[in-house]
Amino acid sequence: MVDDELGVRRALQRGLTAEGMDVVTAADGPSALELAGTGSFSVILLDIMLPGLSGYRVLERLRADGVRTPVLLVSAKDGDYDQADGLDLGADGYVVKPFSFVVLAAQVKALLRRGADEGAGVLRVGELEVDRGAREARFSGEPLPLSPREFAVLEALASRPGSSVSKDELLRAAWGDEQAATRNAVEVYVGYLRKKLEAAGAGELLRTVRGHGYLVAAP
Amino acid sequence: MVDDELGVRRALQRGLTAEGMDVVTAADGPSALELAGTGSFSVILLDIMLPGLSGYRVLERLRADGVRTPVLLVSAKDGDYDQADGLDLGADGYVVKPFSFVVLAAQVKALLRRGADEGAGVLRVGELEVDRGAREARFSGEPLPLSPREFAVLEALASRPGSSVSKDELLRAAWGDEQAATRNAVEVYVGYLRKKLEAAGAGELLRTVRGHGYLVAAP
DNA sequence: GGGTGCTCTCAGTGCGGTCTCAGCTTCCGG
DNA sequence: CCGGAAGCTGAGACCGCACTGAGAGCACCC
Repeated sequence: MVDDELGVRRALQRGLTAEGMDVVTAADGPSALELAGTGSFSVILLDIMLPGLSGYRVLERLRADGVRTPVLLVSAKDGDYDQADGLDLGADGYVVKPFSFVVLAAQVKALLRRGADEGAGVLRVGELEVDRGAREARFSGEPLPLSPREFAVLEALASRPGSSVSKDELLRAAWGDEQAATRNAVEVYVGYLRKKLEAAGAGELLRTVRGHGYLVAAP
Repeated sequence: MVDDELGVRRALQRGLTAEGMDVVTAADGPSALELAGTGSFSVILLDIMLPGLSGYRVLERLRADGVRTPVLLVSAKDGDYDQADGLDLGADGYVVKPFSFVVLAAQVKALLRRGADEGAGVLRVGELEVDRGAREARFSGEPLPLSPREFAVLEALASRPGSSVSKDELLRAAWGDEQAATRNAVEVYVGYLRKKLEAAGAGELLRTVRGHGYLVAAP
Protein backbone atom coordinates (compact mmCIF):
# COMPACT_ATOMS: atom_id res chain seq x y z
CA MET A 1 0.00 0.00 0.00
CA VAL A 2 1.47 3.27 -1.16
CA ASP A 3 0.54 6.60 0.48
CA ASP A 4 2.61 9.53 1.65
CA GLU A 5 0.53 10.26 4.73
CA LEU A 6 1.47 8.28 7.78
CA GLY A 7 -2.05 8.42 9.21
CA VAL A 8 -3.59 6.88 6.11
CA ARG A 9 -0.96 4.14 6.05
CA ARG A 10 -1.57 3.28 9.69
CA ALA A 11 -5.36 3.26 9.38
CA LEU A 12 -5.48 1.16 6.25
CA GLN A 13 -2.84 -1.22 7.47
CA ARG A 14 -4.82 -1.86 10.61
CA GLY A 15 -8.10 -2.25 8.78
CA LEU A 16 -6.82 -4.54 6.06
CA THR A 17 -4.85 -6.62 8.52
CA ALA A 18 -8.06 -7.11 10.47
CA GLU A 19 -9.54 -8.49 7.23
CA GLY A 20 -6.85 -11.14 7.21
CA MET A 21 -4.45 -9.59 4.73
CA ASP A 22 -0.70 -9.08 4.99
CA VAL A 23 0.09 -5.44 4.34
CA VAL A 24 3.41 -3.85 3.39
CA THR A 25 3.55 -0.08 3.07
CA ALA A 26 5.61 2.39 1.09
CA ALA A 27 5.63 6.18 1.40
CA ASP A 28 6.87 7.30 -2.02
CA GLY A 29 7.08 6.31 -5.66
CA PRO A 30 10.65 5.03 -5.89
CA SER A 31 10.36 2.68 -2.93
CA ALA A 32 6.98 1.53 -4.23
CA LEU A 33 8.57 0.64 -7.56
CA GLU A 34 11.38 -1.20 -5.86
CA LEU A 35 9.02 -3.26 -3.72
CA ALA A 36 6.56 -3.95 -6.52
CA GLY A 37 9.40 -5.03 -8.79
CA THR A 38 9.91 -8.09 -6.61
CA GLY A 39 6.57 -9.34 -7.87
CA SER A 40 5.68 -10.77 -4.49
CA PHE A 41 2.38 -8.93 -4.05
CA SER A 42 -1.17 -9.92 -4.87
CA VAL A 43 -2.61 -6.40 -5.05
CA ILE A 44 -1.12 -2.91 -5.06
CA LEU A 45 -3.07 -0.06 -3.45
CA LEU A 46 -1.69 3.10 -4.99
CA ASP A 47 -2.35 6.72 -4.04
CA ILE A 48 -2.15 9.13 -6.95
CA MET A 49 -1.05 12.20 -5.00
CA LEU A 50 2.53 11.31 -4.19
CA PRO A 51 5.39 13.82 -3.84
CA GLY A 52 7.94 13.53 -6.63
CA LEU A 53 6.79 10.55 -8.65
CA SER A 54 3.00 10.51 -9.04
CA GLY A 55 0.93 7.37 -8.78
CA TYR A 56 0.23 7.55 -12.50
CA ARG A 57 3.93 7.48 -13.25
CA VAL A 58 4.47 4.60 -10.87
CA LEU A 59 1.72 2.63 -12.55
CA GLU A 60 3.04 3.46 -15.99
CA ARG A 61 6.57 2.31 -15.08
CA LEU A 62 5.25 -0.87 -13.50
CA ARG A 63 3.31 -1.87 -16.59
CA ALA A 64 6.21 -0.91 -18.83
CA ASP A 65 8.43 -3.22 -16.77
CA GLY A 66 5.99 -6.05 -17.31
CA VAL A 67 4.63 -6.14 -13.75
CA ARG A 68 1.07 -7.45 -14.02
CA THR A 69 0.05 -7.19 -10.38
CA PRO A 70 -3.49 -5.77 -10.06
CA VAL A 71 -3.44 -2.09 -9.07
CA LEU A 72 -6.19 -0.24 -7.22
CA LEU A 73 -5.81 3.52 -7.63
CA VAL A 74 -6.79 5.94 -4.86
CA SER A 75 -7.46 9.52 -5.94
CA ALA A 76 -7.90 12.80 -4.14
CA LYS A 77 -11.42 14.14 -3.83
CA ASP A 78 -11.49 16.76 -6.58
CA GLY A 79 -11.61 15.40 -10.07
CA ASP A 80 -8.56 17.09 -11.59
CA TYR A 81 -7.33 13.67 -12.53
CA ASP A 82 -9.49 11.58 -14.74
CA GLN A 83 -10.39 8.10 -13.66
CA ALA A 84 -10.48 6.94 -17.24
CA ASP A 85 -6.80 7.85 -17.63
CA GLY A 86 -5.89 5.62 -14.74
CA LEU A 87 -7.88 2.75 -16.12
CA ASP A 88 -6.24 3.24 -19.51
CA LEU A 89 -2.82 3.02 -17.90
CA GLY A 90 -3.66 -0.45 -16.69
CA ALA A 91 -5.27 0.09 -13.31
CA ASP A 92 -7.76 -2.55 -12.22
CA GLY A 93 -9.91 -0.31 -10.04
CA TYR A 94 -10.42 3.18 -8.79
CA VAL A 95 -11.48 4.57 -5.42
CA VAL A 96 -12.17 8.24 -4.70
CA LYS A 97 -11.12 9.86 -1.43
CA PRO A 98 -12.78 10.08 0.97
CA PHE A 99 -13.85 6.47 0.55
CA SER A 100 -15.83 3.97 2.54
CA PHE A 101 -13.48 1.44 4.03
CA VAL A 102 -16.01 -1.29 3.36
CA VAL A 103 -15.98 -0.53 -0.33
CA LEU A 104 -12.22 -0.29 -0.43
CA ALA A 105 -11.88 -3.65 1.27
CA ALA A 106 -14.46 -5.13 -1.07
CA GLN A 107 -12.54 -3.89 -4.09
CA VAL A 108 -9.27 -5.27 -2.77
CA LYS A 109 -10.92 -8.60 -2.02
CA ALA A 110 -12.46 -8.73 -5.48
CA LEU A 111 -9.04 -8.21 -7.04
CA LEU A 112 -7.51 -10.82 -4.77
CA ARG A 113 -10.18 -13.29 -5.75
CA ARG A 114 -9.65 -12.61 -9.42
CA GLY A 115 -5.92 -12.99 -9.02
CA ALA A 116 -6.35 -16.27 -7.18
CA ASP A 117 -8.46 -17.59 -10.03
CA GLU A 118 -6.09 -16.52 -12.74
CA GLY A 119 -2.98 -17.73 -11.03
CA ALA A 120 -4.12 -21.30 -10.66
CA GLY A 121 -2.03 -23.72 -12.66
CA VAL A 122 -4.11 -26.66 -13.79
CA LEU A 123 -7.88 -26.76 -13.83
CA ARG A 124 -9.43 -30.17 -13.32
CA VAL A 125 -12.98 -31.23 -14.12
CA GLY A 126 -13.44 -34.95 -13.84
CA GLU A 127 -10.95 -36.53 -16.23
CA LEU A 128 -10.34 -33.25 -18.03
CA GLU A 129 -7.23 -31.20 -17.29
CA VAL A 130 -6.70 -27.65 -18.56
CA ASP A 131 -3.09 -26.62 -18.12
CA ARG A 132 -3.03 -22.84 -18.19
CA GLY A 133 0.72 -22.61 -18.05
CA ALA A 134 1.38 -24.89 -21.00
CA ARG A 135 -1.86 -23.82 -22.72
CA GLU A 136 -2.64 -27.44 -23.27
CA ALA A 137 -5.63 -29.61 -22.46
CA ARG A 138 -5.64 -33.30 -21.61
CA PHE A 139 -8.34 -35.92 -21.18
CA SER A 140 -7.56 -38.94 -19.03
CA GLY A 141 -3.89 -38.15 -19.54
CA GLU A 142 -4.06 -37.99 -23.33
CA PRO A 143 -3.19 -34.60 -24.87
CA LEU A 144 -6.07 -32.90 -26.61
CA PRO A 145 -4.88 -30.77 -29.55
CA LEU A 146 -6.77 -27.46 -29.49
CA SER A 147 -6.43 -24.24 -31.43
CA PRO A 148 -5.78 -21.10 -29.34
CA ARG A 149 -9.36 -19.97 -29.56
CA GLU A 150 -10.73 -23.38 -28.71
CA PHE A 151 -8.45 -23.50 -25.70
CA ALA A 152 -9.59 -20.08 -24.51
CA VAL A 153 -13.24 -21.13 -24.65
CA LEU A 154 -12.59 -24.38 -22.81
CA GLU A 155 -10.50 -22.54 -20.23
CA ALA A 156 -13.30 -20.08 -19.53
CA LEU A 157 -15.77 -22.91 -19.13
CA ALA A 158 -13.50 -25.06 -16.97
CA SER A 159 -12.67 -22.17 -14.66
CA ARG A 160 -16.23 -22.34 -13.39
CA PRO A 161 -17.03 -26.05 -13.32
CA GLY A 162 -20.66 -26.93 -12.78
CA SER A 163 -21.69 -23.36 -13.39
CA SER A 164 -23.35 -22.10 -16.54
CA VAL A 165 -21.39 -19.49 -18.51
CA SER A 166 -23.34 -17.24 -20.86
CA LYS A 167 -22.31 -16.65 -24.43
CA ASP A 168 -21.62 -13.01 -23.71
CA GLU A 169 -19.35 -13.97 -20.84
CA LEU A 170 -17.54 -16.39 -23.12
CA LEU A 171 -17.09 -13.67 -25.71
CA ARG A 172 -15.62 -11.44 -23.06
CA ALA A 173 -13.38 -14.17 -21.66
CA ALA A 174 -12.14 -15.80 -24.86
CA TRP A 175 -12.31 -12.93 -27.34
CA GLY A 176 -11.54 -10.11 -24.93
CA ASP A 177 -14.13 -7.87 -26.46
CA GLU A 178 -17.82 -8.53 -26.55
CA GLN A 179 -18.03 -6.89 -29.98
CA ALA A 180 -15.17 -8.84 -31.53
CA ALA A 181 -17.41 -11.63 -32.74
CA THR A 182 -21.03 -12.70 -32.78
CA ARG A 183 -22.63 -15.16 -30.42
CA ASN A 184 -22.81 -17.58 -33.27
CA ALA A 185 -19.00 -17.78 -33.19
CA VAL A 186 -19.32 -19.12 -29.67
CA GLU A 187 -21.71 -21.79 -30.88
CA VAL A 188 -19.35 -22.74 -33.66
CA TYR A 189 -16.42 -23.11 -31.28
CA VAL A 190 -18.43 -25.11 -28.81
CA GLY A 191 -19.23 -27.35 -31.78
CA TYR A 192 -15.50 -27.76 -32.52
CA LEU A 193 -14.78 -28.50 -28.88
CA ARG A 194 -17.52 -31.06 -28.67
CA LYS A 195 -16.26 -32.88 -31.73
CA LYS A 196 -12.79 -33.15 -30.24
CA LEU A 197 -14.02 -34.03 -26.77
CA GLU A 198 -16.24 -36.78 -28.08
CA ALA A 199 -13.40 -38.20 -30.12
CA ALA A 200 -11.43 -38.37 -26.88
CA GLY A 201 -14.27 -40.09 -25.07
CA ALA A 202 -15.53 -37.11 -23.10
CA GLY A 203 -19.08 -37.30 -24.23
CA GLU A 204 -21.38 -35.44 -21.90
CA LEU A 205 -18.79 -33.09 -20.47
CA LEU A 206 -19.87 -29.93 -22.26
CA ARG A 207 -23.58 -29.30 -21.91
CA THR A 208 -25.89 -26.69 -23.39
CA VAL A 209 -27.95 -24.53 -21.07
CA ARG A 210 -30.66 -23.42 -23.45
CA GLY A 211 -31.35 -19.70 -23.46
CA HIS A 212 -28.20 -18.95 -21.49
CA GLY A 213 -24.94 -20.60 -22.43
CA TYR A 214 -22.88 -23.66 -21.67
CA LEU A 215 -21.34 -25.50 -18.76
CA VAL A 216 -18.73 -28.17 -18.17
CA ALA A 217 -19.22 -30.66 -15.37
CA ALA A 218 -18.14 -34.17 -14.58
CA PRO A 219 -20.83 -36.67 -15.60
CA MET B 1 -32.10 2.42 -10.18
CA VAL B 2 -33.72 5.48 -8.68
CA ASP B 3 -33.34 8.92 -10.23
CA ASP B 4 -35.81 11.69 -10.95
CA GLU B 5 -34.23 12.74 -14.25
CA LEU B 6 -35.44 10.79 -17.24
CA GLY B 7 -32.19 11.34 -19.11
CA VAL B 8 -30.10 9.85 -16.34
CA ARG B 9 -32.42 6.87 -16.07
CA ARG B 10 -32.26 6.20 -19.78
CA ALA B 11 -28.51 6.55 -20.02
CA LEU B 12 -27.75 4.36 -17.04
CA GLN B 13 -30.28 1.76 -18.01
CA ARG B 14 -28.75 1.43 -21.44
CA GLY B 15 -25.22 1.31 -20.12
CA LEU B 16 -25.86 -1.20 -17.36
CA THR B 17 -27.97 -3.36 -19.61
CA ALA B 18 -25.06 -3.47 -22.02
CA GLU B 19 -22.98 -4.81 -19.12
CA GLY B 20 -25.37 -7.69 -18.86
CA MET B 21 -27.48 -6.49 -15.97
CA ASP B 22 -31.26 -6.36 -15.70
CA VAL B 23 -32.31 -2.84 -14.77
CA VAL B 24 -35.60 -1.65 -13.31
CA THR B 25 -36.06 2.08 -12.78
CA ALA B 26 -38.05 4.27 -10.42
CA ALA B 27 -38.45 8.04 -10.53
CA ASP B 28 -39.30 8.90 -6.94
CA GLY B 29 -38.97 7.76 -3.35
CA PRO B 30 -42.32 6.10 -2.76
CA SER B 31 -42.20 3.91 -5.85
CA ALA B 32 -38.58 3.08 -5.04
CA LEU B 33 -39.63 1.90 -1.60
CA GLU B 34 -42.44 -0.17 -3.00
CA LEU B 35 -40.18 -1.88 -5.53
CA ALA B 36 -37.31 -2.40 -3.12
CA GLY B 37 -39.66 -3.88 -0.57
CA THR B 38 -40.18 -6.89 -2.81
CA GLY B 39 -36.59 -7.84 -2.05
CA SER B 40 -36.05 -9.01 -5.60
CA PHE B 41 -33.03 -6.84 -6.40
CA SER B 42 -29.32 -7.48 -6.11
CA VAL B 43 -28.20 -3.85 -5.89
CA ILE B 44 -30.04 -0.54 -5.50
CA LEU B 45 -28.60 2.54 -7.18
CA LEU B 46 -30.07 5.48 -5.29
CA ASP B 47 -29.87 9.17 -6.13
CA ILE B 48 -29.92 11.43 -3.08
CA MET B 49 -31.54 14.44 -4.70
CA LEU B 50 -35.10 13.28 -5.10
CA PRO B 51 -38.19 15.49 -4.96
CA GLY B 52 -40.34 14.81 -1.91
CA LEU B 53 -38.70 11.89 -0.21
CA SER B 54 -34.91 12.22 -0.31
CA GLY B 55 -32.57 9.32 -0.98
CA TYR B 56 -31.46 9.43 2.63
CA ARG B 57 -34.99 8.92 3.82
CA VAL B 58 -35.57 6.13 1.37
CA LEU B 59 -32.43 4.39 2.60
CA GLU B 60 -33.40 4.94 6.22
CA ARG B 61 -36.83 3.45 5.69
CA LEU B 62 -35.47 0.48 3.79
CA ARG B 63 -33.04 -0.42 6.54
CA ALA B 64 -35.70 0.14 9.17
CA ASP B 65 -37.91 -2.30 7.26
CA GLY B 66 -35.16 -4.88 7.35
CA VAL B 67 -34.27 -4.70 3.66
CA ARG B 68 -30.61 -5.66 3.40
CA THR B 69 -30.10 -5.15 -0.33
CA PRO B 70 -26.78 -3.37 -1.01
CA VAL B 71 -27.31 0.32 -1.77
CA LEU B 72 -25.00 2.51 -3.84
CA LEU B 73 -25.69 6.20 -3.18
CA VAL B 74 -25.29 8.79 -5.92
CA SER B 75 -24.76 12.38 -4.77
CA ALA B 76 -24.68 15.74 -6.48
CA LYS B 77 -21.27 17.26 -6.97
CA ASP B 78 -21.12 19.78 -4.17
CA GLY B 79 -20.58 18.33 -0.75
CA ASP B 80 -23.65 19.71 1.05
CA TYR B 81 -24.47 16.17 1.94
CA ASP B 82 -21.89 14.17 3.76
CA GLN B 83 -20.88 10.75 2.60
CA ALA B 84 -20.37 9.61 6.16
CA ASP B 85 -24.05 10.21 6.87
CA GLY B 86 -25.05 7.97 4.03
CA LEU B 87 -22.65 5.26 5.09
CA ASP B 88 -23.90 5.47 8.67
CA LEU B 89 -27.41 4.95 7.39
CA GLY B 90 -26.34 1.67 5.89
CA ALA B 91 -25.18 2.48 2.37
CA ASP B 92 -22.60 0.18 0.86
CA GLY B 93 -20.97 2.69 -1.44
CA TYR B 94 -20.95 6.25 -2.61
CA VAL B 95 -20.46 7.82 -6.02
CA VAL B 96 -20.11 11.55 -6.62
CA LYS B 97 -21.72 13.24 -9.62
CA PRO B 98 -20.47 13.75 -12.22
CA PHE B 99 -19.06 10.26 -12.32
CA SER B 100 -17.35 8.14 -14.90
CA PHE B 101 -19.63 5.39 -16.12
CA VAL B 102 -16.78 2.90 -16.04
CA VAL B 103 -16.27 3.58 -12.36
CA LEU B 104 -19.94 3.38 -11.56
CA ALA B 105 -20.22 0.05 -13.35
CA ALA B 106 -17.16 -1.21 -11.51
CA GLN B 107 -18.68 -0.33 -8.15
CA VAL B 108 -21.97 -1.95 -9.04
CA LYS B 109 -20.15 -5.05 -10.18
CA ALA B 110 -18.14 -5.17 -6.98
CA LEU B 111 -21.37 -5.11 -4.97
CA LEU B 112 -22.96 -7.69 -7.23
CA ARG B 113 -19.96 -9.94 -6.82
CA ARG B 114 -20.11 -9.64 -3.06
CA GLY B 115 -23.81 -10.39 -3.10
CA ALA B 116 -23.25 -13.30 -5.45
CA ASP B 117 -20.85 -14.84 -2.96
CA GLU B 118 -23.32 -14.59 -0.15
CA GLY B 119 -26.41 -15.69 -2.02
CA ALA B 120 -24.29 -18.24 -3.80
CA GLY B 121 -25.38 -21.20 -5.66
CA VAL B 122 -28.23 -23.22 -4.38
CA LEU B 123 -31.64 -22.33 -3.01
CA ARG B 124 -33.24 -25.09 -0.97
CA VAL B 125 -36.92 -25.54 -0.12
CA GLY B 126 -37.58 -28.92 1.40
CA GLU B 127 -36.40 -31.49 -1.13
CA LEU B 128 -36.24 -28.92 -3.90
CA GLU B 129 -32.90 -27.47 -4.98
CA VAL B 130 -32.56 -24.52 -7.34
CA ASP B 131 -28.99 -24.26 -8.55
CA ARG B 132 -28.51 -20.73 -9.77
CA GLY B 133 -24.99 -21.35 -10.99
CA ALA B 134 -25.84 -24.24 -13.26
CA ARG B 135 -29.33 -22.87 -13.96
CA GLU B 136 -30.71 -26.26 -13.08
CA ALA B 137 -33.30 -27.47 -10.62
CA ARG B 138 -33.35 -30.79 -8.76
CA PHE B 139 -35.89 -32.60 -6.64
CA SER B 140 -34.57 -35.13 -4.10
CA GLY B 141 -31.38 -35.23 -6.11
CA GLU B 142 -32.99 -35.93 -9.48
CA PRO B 143 -32.49 -33.26 -12.15
CA LEU B 144 -35.65 -31.48 -13.16
CA PRO B 145 -35.49 -30.37 -16.80
CA LEU B 146 -36.89 -26.84 -17.06
CA SER B 147 -37.03 -24.31 -19.86
CA PRO B 148 -35.34 -20.95 -19.17
CA ARG B 149 -38.61 -19.23 -18.41
CA GLU B 150 -39.82 -22.00 -16.17
CA PHE B 151 -36.55 -21.87 -14.29
CA ALA B 152 -36.78 -18.11 -13.84
CA VAL B 153 -40.26 -18.39 -12.37
CA LEU B 154 -39.26 -21.17 -10.00
CA GLU B 155 -36.15 -19.26 -8.98
CA ALA B 156 -38.18 -16.17 -8.12
CA LEU B 157 -40.56 -18.25 -6.04
CA ALA B 158 -37.87 -20.27 -4.30
CA SER B 159 -35.86 -17.19 -3.41
CA ARG B 160 -38.62 -16.27 -0.98
CA PRO B 161 -39.76 -19.59 0.45
CA GLY B 162 -42.98 -19.55 2.44
CA SER B 163 -43.78 -16.08 1.19
CA SER B 164 -46.40 -15.25 -1.39
CA VAL B 165 -45.15 -13.66 -4.61
CA SER B 166 -47.62 -11.68 -6.70
CA LYS B 167 -48.05 -12.21 -10.41
CA ASP B 168 -46.75 -8.73 -11.14
CA GLU B 169 -43.62 -9.44 -9.13
CA LEU B 170 -43.15 -12.68 -11.02
CA LEU B 171 -43.52 -10.84 -14.29
CA ARG B 172 -40.84 -8.43 -13.21
CA ALA B 173 -38.53 -11.14 -11.90
CA ALA B 174 -38.86 -13.70 -14.68
CA TRP B 175 -39.73 -11.53 -17.66
CA GLY B 176 -37.70 -8.47 -16.71
CA ASP B 177 -40.42 -6.13 -17.82
CA GLU B 178 -43.87 -5.98 -16.37
CA GLN B 179 -45.33 -5.25 -19.79
CA ALA B 180 -43.63 -8.11 -21.60
CA ALA B 181 -46.44 -10.55 -21.04
CA THR B 182 -49.88 -10.84 -19.48
CA ARG B 183 -50.64 -12.24 -16.07
CA ASN B 184 -52.15 -15.24 -17.75
CA ALA B 185 -48.67 -16.14 -18.95
CA VAL B 186 -47.67 -16.47 -15.31
CA GLU B 187 -50.58 -18.83 -14.73
CA VAL B 188 -49.57 -20.86 -17.74
CA TYR B 189 -46.01 -21.22 -16.54
CA VAL B 190 -47.06 -22.10 -13.03
CA GLY B 191 -49.12 -24.79 -14.69
CA TYR B 192 -46.07 -26.11 -16.55
CA LEU B 193 -44.07 -26.09 -13.35
CA ARG B 194 -46.75 -27.93 -11.42
CA LYS B 195 -46.95 -30.65 -14.06
CA LYS B 196 -43.20 -31.22 -13.89
CA LEU B 197 -43.05 -30.99 -10.12
CA GLU B 198 -45.84 -33.50 -9.69
CA ALA B 199 -44.17 -35.88 -12.09
CA ALA B 200 -41.10 -35.66 -9.86
CA GLY B 201 -43.16 -36.31 -6.75
CA ALA B 202 -43.28 -32.75 -5.43
CA GLY B 203 -47.00 -32.50 -5.07
CA GLU B 204 -48.05 -29.67 -2.82
CA LEU B 205 -44.89 -27.61 -3.15
CA LEU B 206 -46.27 -24.81 -5.30
CA ARG B 207 -49.47 -23.38 -3.89
CA THR B 208 -51.90 -20.74 -5.11
CA VAL B 209 -52.66 -17.69 -3.01
CA ARG B 210 -55.98 -16.66 -4.45
CA GLY B 211 -56.23 -12.98 -5.30
CA HIS B 212 -52.50 -12.43 -4.95
CA GLY B 213 -50.07 -14.92 -6.43
CA TYR B 214 -48.17 -18.07 -5.59
CA LEU B 215 -45.80 -19.46 -3.00
CA VAL B 216 -43.46 -22.39 -2.60
CA ALA B 217 -43.06 -24.00 0.80
CA ALA B 218 -42.08 -27.37 2.17
CA PRO B 219 -45.18 -29.49 2.90
C1' DG C 1 2.45 -19.52 -55.64
C1' DG C 2 0.29 -23.36 -53.59
C1' DG C 3 -0.71 -25.55 -49.19
C1' DT C 4 -2.30 -25.63 -44.49
C1' DG C 5 -4.49 -24.44 -40.35
C1' DC C 6 -7.24 -21.14 -38.01
C1' DT C 7 -10.96 -17.84 -37.55
C1' DC C 8 -15.31 -16.34 -38.30
C1' DT C 9 -19.58 -15.32 -41.03
C1' DC C 10 -23.51 -16.85 -43.40
C1' DA C 11 -27.60 -19.19 -44.53
C1' DG C 12 -30.54 -23.09 -43.69
C1' DT C 13 -32.90 -26.49 -40.79
C1' DG C 14 -35.36 -28.48 -37.10
C1' DC C 15 -37.14 -28.23 -32.86
C1' DG C 16 -38.12 -26.54 -28.40
C1' DG C 17 -39.91 -22.68 -26.14
C1' DT C 18 -43.05 -18.84 -25.64
C1' DC C 19 -47.32 -16.89 -25.30
C1' DT C 20 -52.20 -16.01 -26.60
C1' DC C 21 -56.76 -17.47 -26.87
C1' DA C 22 -60.89 -19.53 -25.60
C1' DG C 23 -63.32 -22.44 -22.99
C1' DC C 24 -63.49 -24.79 -18.73
C1' DT C 25 -63.30 -25.39 -13.55
C1' DT C 26 -63.01 -23.65 -8.98
C1' DC C 27 -63.94 -20.51 -5.49
C1' DC C 28 -66.66 -17.43 -2.77
C1' DG C 29 -70.12 -13.92 -1.56
C1' DG C 30 -74.89 -13.19 -1.33
C1' DC D 1 -77.88 -22.29 -5.23
C1' DC D 2 -76.52 -18.83 -8.38
C1' DG D 3 -73.42 -15.74 -10.77
C1' DG D 4 -69.26 -13.48 -11.41
C1' DA D 5 -64.40 -13.35 -10.74
C1' DA D 6 -60.15 -15.80 -10.45
C1' DG D 7 -57.57 -19.45 -11.84
C1' DC D 8 -56.49 -23.48 -14.87
C1' DT D 9 -55.49 -25.82 -19.16
C1' DG D 10 -55.42 -27.78 -24.01
C1' DA D 11 -54.58 -26.30 -28.63
C1' DG D 12 -52.02 -24.06 -31.70
C1' DA D 13 -49.36 -20.35 -34.11
C1' DC D 14 -45.21 -18.13 -34.18
C1' DC D 15 -40.54 -17.33 -33.36
C1' DG D 16 -35.95 -17.54 -32.29
C1' DC D 17 -32.31 -20.52 -30.47
C1' DA D 18 -28.79 -24.04 -31.24
C1' DC D 19 -26.44 -26.42 -34.39
C1' DT D 20 -24.19 -27.41 -38.90
C1' DG D 21 -21.74 -27.41 -43.44
C1' DA D 22 -19.76 -24.49 -46.65
C1' DG D 23 -16.71 -21.25 -47.61
C1' DA D 24 -14.24 -16.63 -47.56
C1' DG D 25 -10.38 -14.24 -45.51
C1' DC D 26 -6.00 -14.38 -43.40
C1' DA D 27 -1.40 -15.58 -41.65
C1' DC D 28 2.24 -18.53 -41.99
C1' DC D 29 5.21 -21.97 -44.18
C1' DC D 30 7.33 -24.35 -47.47
